[in-house]
Amino acid sequence: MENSKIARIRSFNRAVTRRVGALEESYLSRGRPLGEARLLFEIGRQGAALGALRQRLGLDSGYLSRMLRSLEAQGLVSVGAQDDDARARYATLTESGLAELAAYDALSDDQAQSLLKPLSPAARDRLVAAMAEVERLMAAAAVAIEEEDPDSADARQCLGLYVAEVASRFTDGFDTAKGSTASGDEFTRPHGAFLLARLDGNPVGCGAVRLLDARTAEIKRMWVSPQARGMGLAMRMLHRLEEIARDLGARTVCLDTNRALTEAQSLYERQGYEEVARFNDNPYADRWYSKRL
Amino acid sequence: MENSKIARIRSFNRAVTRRVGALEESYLSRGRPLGEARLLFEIGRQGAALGALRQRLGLDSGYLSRMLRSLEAQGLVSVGAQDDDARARYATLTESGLAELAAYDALSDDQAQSLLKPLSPAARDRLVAAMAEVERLMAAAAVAIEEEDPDSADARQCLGLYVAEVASRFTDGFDTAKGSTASGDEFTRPHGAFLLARLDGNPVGCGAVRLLDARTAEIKRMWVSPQARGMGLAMRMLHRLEEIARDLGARTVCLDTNRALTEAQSLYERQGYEEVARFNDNPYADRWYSKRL
DNA sequence: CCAGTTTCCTGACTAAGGTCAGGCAATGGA
DNA sequence: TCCATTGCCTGACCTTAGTCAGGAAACTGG
Repeated sequence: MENSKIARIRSFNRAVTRRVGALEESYLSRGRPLGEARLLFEIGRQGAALGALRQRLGLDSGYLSRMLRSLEAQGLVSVGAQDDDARARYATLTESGLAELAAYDALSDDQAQSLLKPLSPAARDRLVAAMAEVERLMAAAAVAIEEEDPDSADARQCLGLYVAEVASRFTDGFDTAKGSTASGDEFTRPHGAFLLARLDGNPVGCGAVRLLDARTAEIKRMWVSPQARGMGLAMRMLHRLEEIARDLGARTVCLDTNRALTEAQSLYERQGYEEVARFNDNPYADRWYSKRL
Repeated sequence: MENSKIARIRSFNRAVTRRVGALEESYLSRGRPLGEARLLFEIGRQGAALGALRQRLGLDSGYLSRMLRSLEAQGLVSVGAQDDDARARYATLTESGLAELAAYDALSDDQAQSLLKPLSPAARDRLVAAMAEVERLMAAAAVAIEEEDPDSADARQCLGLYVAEVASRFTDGFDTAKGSTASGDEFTRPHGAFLLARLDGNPVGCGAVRLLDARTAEIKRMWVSPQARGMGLAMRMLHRLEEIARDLGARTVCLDTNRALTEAQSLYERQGYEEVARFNDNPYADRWYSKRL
């Protein structure tokens, strides 16, 4: 990790912090504390439950309550009961609250415009592209991969998306019964493990490994959500799974894949996997790979 | 200005704001309010005059004074009189202040490291490159070009740097006497104008225009500081000078240049200038350009 | 229907950030 | 020499942000 890179990042942070400071000033230029402005923003056009607001903004319940009273007094939001639970409450913007939100939106747009205006068209394109790249890579760095119970709600959600995608991409379709999705405890220690990747708490990918015998592990269920692709996440996942395989005592990892999943194949080949003969009877597999650890 | 670009910028701002929030938390993890930490940082290893601190951090004089007292009480800074003006005071870090600053530095480094660590080497390079691009282009957008008295201190500074650079690049050297640096009021209205480009208050470039006759203007003294090159600043400057020339009544602008200044020539040609015959006796010029407005 | 939990509200309190007016000492120009 | 200005300090005051404890109402499982 060269020092020049770290210096670059710190310099970027400083430069951007100053800009962000300007952005916060623009929020304050409407004469409302930042906290209230953020709350208004978070309630949004469709409203929000107080519990959700508390969680998203990380607010104390008392503090949130008081800010909502203040916004109510200004006539910007109205807080009513929720249908399903009379304890829970739901905040929505009033007519003037929506107008205020629109005003904040316009301010943000102006700010963005003023950043583009002095630049030449070519420079504008470059700025926007570089911002997209920074955002994307910072998101990639923020993805956390952790072991997880394969029966947890998030794990099931990921596996469901995985199956749906596989089904849509296989030319012959995909039948969950045949595709051996039954799990039991094969993907939990000591037989195997299940990894879940999260970005800001939301699952964005998964992968599993299990022992076929004491010295051989099999990698399965590798999936990355479409929004998180192109960030090198699959590679990180693969490395973590190999690490676990080694930890479980395996000397060799193997896996199967389908010719429709081209990115997967090129990943495996880049990571040193070599094609081998069929080693299982998975009806949906048509390529088999193996790698010594 | 497409909406997609504005949306991109706003999304970038949001994403980065969250990161910056994390950064501020790391500042607070040393149990000192953010304001004091920033002040410590701004005083830096070489110390700083209180007036400069007030300006850089945008602080009220009373507030700054109190924070300095607090840092003094913690034994981190010492504030002494300045040599040249006994009213003004100068803050420096004590031994333990320097240690504290080093601790903050280490924290920032760790933060930057943790951003790079999850990424592949290729992704790290891309992130750092994209950050540099964003920083550079945001700086370019923050450059303000304004008309200025060519005798002001900042203008003189820029002209001095311009002359120094020209002298170092011309194969035969450059003699200010022969190079017609005498100005009088030729670069002030209504005979002409002088533009100064500033980035965060610091001059980073200049350019001048004057009328040769009622219908012809000449552009002179175009210079961009080396740190601000490659941002399209010269082009903006040129456009502004042409605008002023039009405003002064000119139908044609002309200029001379030296073959050593290759970037300048390609800029002029890109902007529609055509090479013409020698129209003055500037001993340092060997190319002459002209453009109809 | 009762006990325990959840959801929100209220009051009391604290720290941090920030502003304003006045004052003192040093400075500099008339 | 005098007076306006500059640079800093101090006291008084205010808002914003945030925490904590307790309480009322609604809900849930037994």
